[in-house]
Amino acid sequence: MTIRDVAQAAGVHVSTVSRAFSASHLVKRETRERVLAIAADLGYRPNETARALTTGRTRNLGLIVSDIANPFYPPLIKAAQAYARVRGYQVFVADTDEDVAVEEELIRTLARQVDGVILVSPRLANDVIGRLGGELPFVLVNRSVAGLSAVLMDVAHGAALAVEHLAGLGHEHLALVGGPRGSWTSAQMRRAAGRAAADQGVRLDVLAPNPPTEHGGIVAAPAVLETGATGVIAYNDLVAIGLIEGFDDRGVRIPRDLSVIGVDDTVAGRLNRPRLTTVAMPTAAAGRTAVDLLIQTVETSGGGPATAQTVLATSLVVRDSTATPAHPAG
Amino acid sequence: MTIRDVAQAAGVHVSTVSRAFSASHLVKRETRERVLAIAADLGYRPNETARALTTGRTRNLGLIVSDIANPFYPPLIKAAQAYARVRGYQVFVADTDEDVAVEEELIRTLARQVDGVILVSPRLANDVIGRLGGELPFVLVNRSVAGLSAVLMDVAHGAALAVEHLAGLGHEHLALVGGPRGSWTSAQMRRAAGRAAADQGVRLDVLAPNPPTEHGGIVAAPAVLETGATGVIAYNDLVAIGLIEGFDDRGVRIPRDLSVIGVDDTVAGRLNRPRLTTVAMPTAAAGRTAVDLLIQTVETSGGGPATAQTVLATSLVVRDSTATPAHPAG
DNA sequence: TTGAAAGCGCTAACAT
DNA sequence: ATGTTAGCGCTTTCAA
Repeated sequence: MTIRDVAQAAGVHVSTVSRAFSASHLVKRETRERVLAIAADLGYRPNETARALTTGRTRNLGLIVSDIANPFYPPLIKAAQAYARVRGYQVFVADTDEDVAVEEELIRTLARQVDGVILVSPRLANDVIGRLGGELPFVLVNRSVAGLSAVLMDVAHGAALAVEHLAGLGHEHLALVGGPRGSWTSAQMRRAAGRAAADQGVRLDVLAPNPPTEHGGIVAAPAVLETGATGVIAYNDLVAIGLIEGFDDRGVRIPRDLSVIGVDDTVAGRLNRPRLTTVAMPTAAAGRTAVDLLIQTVETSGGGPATAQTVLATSLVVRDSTATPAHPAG
Repeated sequence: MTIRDVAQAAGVHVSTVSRAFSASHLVKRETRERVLAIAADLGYRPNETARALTTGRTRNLGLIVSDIANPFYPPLIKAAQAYARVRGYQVFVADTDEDVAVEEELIRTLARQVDGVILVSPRLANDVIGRLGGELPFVLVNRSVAGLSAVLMDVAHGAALAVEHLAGLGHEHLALVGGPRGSWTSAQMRRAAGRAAADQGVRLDVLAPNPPTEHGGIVAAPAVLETGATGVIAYNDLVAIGLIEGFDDRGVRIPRDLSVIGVDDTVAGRLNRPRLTTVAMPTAAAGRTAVDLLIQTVETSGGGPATAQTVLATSLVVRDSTATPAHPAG
């Protein structure tokens, strides 16, 4: 079922059918309606692949994340994909498994088959991202690179809130369990938490890098204990949950002996016992916003690469993993 | 950077370049190596869109699930996508939001841009799936339709294990909280649980349909209580977690007052307190197997639609949400 | 407002 | 073993 069949059935030229679908104002109203009706009858749908070849636009988007199974991502993927569909785009989802080489290769592979790519929490170096960004429209999420559009979540503010919460509870010695090398979020947290700790007059020890996983948290637990901190801020909920497990193995109870704060506000943190105090990240909104920004970039080919940065607010969700320190540290 | 540039640079015809990439045995070894080297130098990559137009093969796969945010899916999506990439395929991921109309529309939209589609836990009627399956290669997961390839998880066995576990603990009155209308898994569970209950000589009440979500569980809790059952098997972990919340709101404690079993073995169930006893589903294996089956179907254009059904084993993971009944029911 | 024709980048007969 | 040529299904000038 091609455009030719429809043209023949409607008694018009293929170019008229083409216009009926893609430039409806260029064809007489009744012709268009007749063509469309016949097309619907025949079950004709324009072949997107052929369209892509002539127009250079695929109406496909790429969404590259580091780990689909990390509960931080599913809500973002879901929202991005749903919103893209509403806008007439399909999305390729790909997972780098936290591997920088895979990340770059994925981008190159996808490059030709998509109109643009959303990179969530990329681990690639700034210059590499910048260079690739010159070849293909990008929207970054959780990463800021000069000249590229980005959707940022205000994790700096979130980290500050976390420090203030802990300090307000009476904790005088905190530890920050950072994320993987190359993580912009981790760097932001570190800076903001450091500043907030200074403001509050509390001590802050930083432990990094760590894998952004539950296992990463379990492994980091002993080192955290060694610092003597009574309040801990983890890179994300998964790490926080891992830390709590690690502490538990050593007889350290949360929040009795230690307070722990996660980041992301995933289901995992909500289900965990004790329920996790965490910095809420607006992941679904980030997914939608990223798609919106990307489509805008792609469809505004005329105006040059209009880059935009959107910052989404974060907040602190206080639950059961934080409390007043039992043995005020010195 | 097109095939023509490479041809020119290498001093050969475009068809030779084409063959160097896609039918290497048809070109002299040294020519091929020279062409490939020059192509690499120039950063040339075959345009998949153009390829698709001539060959009719896109090297893209569609993966349609009902809810990306349901923790059952991410491991499956991750595995499917990773394995597809190894085999040289990219995957579109789409979410139906449990809406049958969206499901069908998604399939039609994707049809032209992919070589085949993996439908996970589809809610569409058998005849609709059968008809669509005639237009496009399908692999079903968690659903069996005559004439179509499928990857099944032996949830019937899992449900039987759950019933036996509960009966073995001394529960004499069970309830099964089923899933949504159209769910093959739910039907399988119902049948198998019914049979197992009869075998064990215990009573089984069935409550269905229910949304496959935490909220669905919360809402179903009172009805479960009314049955007087002391052991409950839920459609999935999410529903089980919701039930436990609902029970908790009514002062019913798990596993003291009631035993609850989930299905899927998601992180959610593992993190929940009490940690959930659950039927483990091999989701990652299912994702890989589905991709393997689909690619096999697609690449064996000659042999006709060789349909295959693979059944993956399930097992019972006993954790803390099940125990001996406190007040043996009559 | 519509038709004609060229061409997007590539593959696949068909020649040589 | 390599070159020639005709499309794949569509869009988009250019004419009429």
